[in-house]
Amino acid sequence: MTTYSSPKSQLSALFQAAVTQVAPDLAVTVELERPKQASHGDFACNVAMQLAKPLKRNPRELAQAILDALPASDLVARTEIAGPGFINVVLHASAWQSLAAQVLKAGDAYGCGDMGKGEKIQVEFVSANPTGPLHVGHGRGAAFGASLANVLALGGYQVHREYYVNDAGRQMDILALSTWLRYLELCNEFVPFPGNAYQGGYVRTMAESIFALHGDRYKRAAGEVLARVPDAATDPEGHLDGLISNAKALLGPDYAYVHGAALEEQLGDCRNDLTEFGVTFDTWFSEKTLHESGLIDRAVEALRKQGHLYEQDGALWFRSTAFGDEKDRVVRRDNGIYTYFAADIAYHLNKFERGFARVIDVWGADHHGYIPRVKGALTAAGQDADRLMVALVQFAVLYRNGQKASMSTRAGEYVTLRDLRAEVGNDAARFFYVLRKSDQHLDFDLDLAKSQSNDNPVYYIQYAHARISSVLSAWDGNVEDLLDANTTLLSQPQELTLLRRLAEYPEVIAAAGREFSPHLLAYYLKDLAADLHGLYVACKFIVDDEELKQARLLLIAATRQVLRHGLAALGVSAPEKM
RNA sequence: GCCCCCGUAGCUCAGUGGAUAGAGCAUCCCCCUCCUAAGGGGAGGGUCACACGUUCGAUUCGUGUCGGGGGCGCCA
Repeated sequence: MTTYSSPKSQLSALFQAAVTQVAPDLAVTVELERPKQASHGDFACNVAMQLAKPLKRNPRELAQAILDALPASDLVARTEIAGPGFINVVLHASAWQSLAAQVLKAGDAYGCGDMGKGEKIQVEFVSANPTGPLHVGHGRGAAFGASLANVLALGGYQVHREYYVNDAGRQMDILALSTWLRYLELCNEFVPFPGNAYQGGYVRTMAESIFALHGDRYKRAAGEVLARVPDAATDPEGHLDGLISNAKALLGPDYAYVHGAALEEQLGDCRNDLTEFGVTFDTWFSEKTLHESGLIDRAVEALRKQGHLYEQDGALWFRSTAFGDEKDRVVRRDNGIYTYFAADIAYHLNKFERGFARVIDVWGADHHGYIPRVKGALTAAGQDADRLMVALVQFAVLYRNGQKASMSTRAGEYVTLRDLRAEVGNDAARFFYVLRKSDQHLDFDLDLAKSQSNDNPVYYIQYAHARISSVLSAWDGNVEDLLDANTTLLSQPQELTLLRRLAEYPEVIAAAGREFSPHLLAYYLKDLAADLHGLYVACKFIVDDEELKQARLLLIAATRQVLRHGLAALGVSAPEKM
């Protein structure tokens, strides 16, 4: 990778040296900020004001002392002390001008950093129950998780993307039962379909394909299915559980077939959906394997040995209150079945055992209360729970005709991710999802997304890319030949603005990863596109002056590189033409 | 009751321990003989919910109040 030292980091080093000289006994890290006002220079430093108190000196006087100690450099054009003690710095234009060729030379390495130092890090996201199509809420987790994983990878982490498949447990049993009951209808055996079973049309579709493949092989009498089952009206959950246990008893080994067929179908659908959405995973981790491999037994046994478990009311409890949780949690129910929590303890221990220095879970915000117990269990098992970081993603609430739309999977009345993608397109959906901070509620107005799809900000950015491509193809030359262009000719305000913006890109990538905030990248790309459009209107690129032409083409070629790179990190395409 | 998120322009939302708080949309006024007008320039629009505290400095940090949204299972 091309080593590249930005104007900011170079200047920062100069200031650090000066401060060390002025205040050798104080460990101060110099912070440089980009002033909001252009008249305050390229960078402003507030270190004099920070040092004023501990050194008991006047901040403006201190600022002068720092400036006197600043090593000589051809980077700095001029400095000034302003206001209460700011040091404002203007760099020579050459500091920015040389950037264009550097970006192009570095190519896809430009923007990458070494913040992660090659550390192995896992991002687990989506992990939706495979009990039906992904809906728009899952879409947000997918877009966020994928973009986060991308910016972390660019930031120098070795990123592993994982989907946790909840293929064990009651929800899957309910799906298998729902499918079977629809199948029985095809066999003319009618069991009243429970209101709390999965209502979606996809369940009928699965039943039909089983019927098409196997005829009435799995047919059982409705009366047997309903035998000794609690009344649906007075005990709906008990009714459902009764049906499930009857299904298991009546089908015997065939139950596993129905269960497995439903799982395969839904998981495959989910995988295709995500792949089309540009979201892929290194591992699809099966919850069932945790049960079958004895990992859960082992995890529970480890906790028991350490004295963190106790029995009460026939169930086995984890004393999570000892680790800051508000109440203790059951790991094994009185019916002998492990809870989801028990599986999750084993799963997280397994993640740690796989050698990830850090593990990021992307969860829906409704799981926030779940964090203390998982971290508590990890601590109890002797692990460093701080290696687990949870990124909570608030709900994407769907609005249709100004009304909040229900997103209940069981009720089957929700908009799927697939529908959304078909309506607004993958690019707009990916971009729209990460245009909000993840911990902020996202109101997804379907009608607006549909009616205004052409006004979506994603097109504004893509248009900038297409415009550049259009110019470069009109020029019909080789971009590599531009690397030696005389960039000192880039002196228009719009050109310098664009160059400064390009310089920010590596910082934006780093911040987006560090703060789990891919939206910073989305906003940056909007700004970058705006700068490009501003330049486009102000300057002509293919001009008679050969030197100027080369310099300008170099600048926009570098801009295109960053646009393309940033859009790719967000999973958005960069079209050559629009 | 406890926990989480939010309160910034008419609307949707960024942003920041610093100097005169931004963008898009909407409204109004301008700019294509020219590499894509899906663009650009300009105008109007603000008690950064409120109070107190920390700080040289608070819209930003802390506490509290008010208001909006969401979550709190031997479900997963």
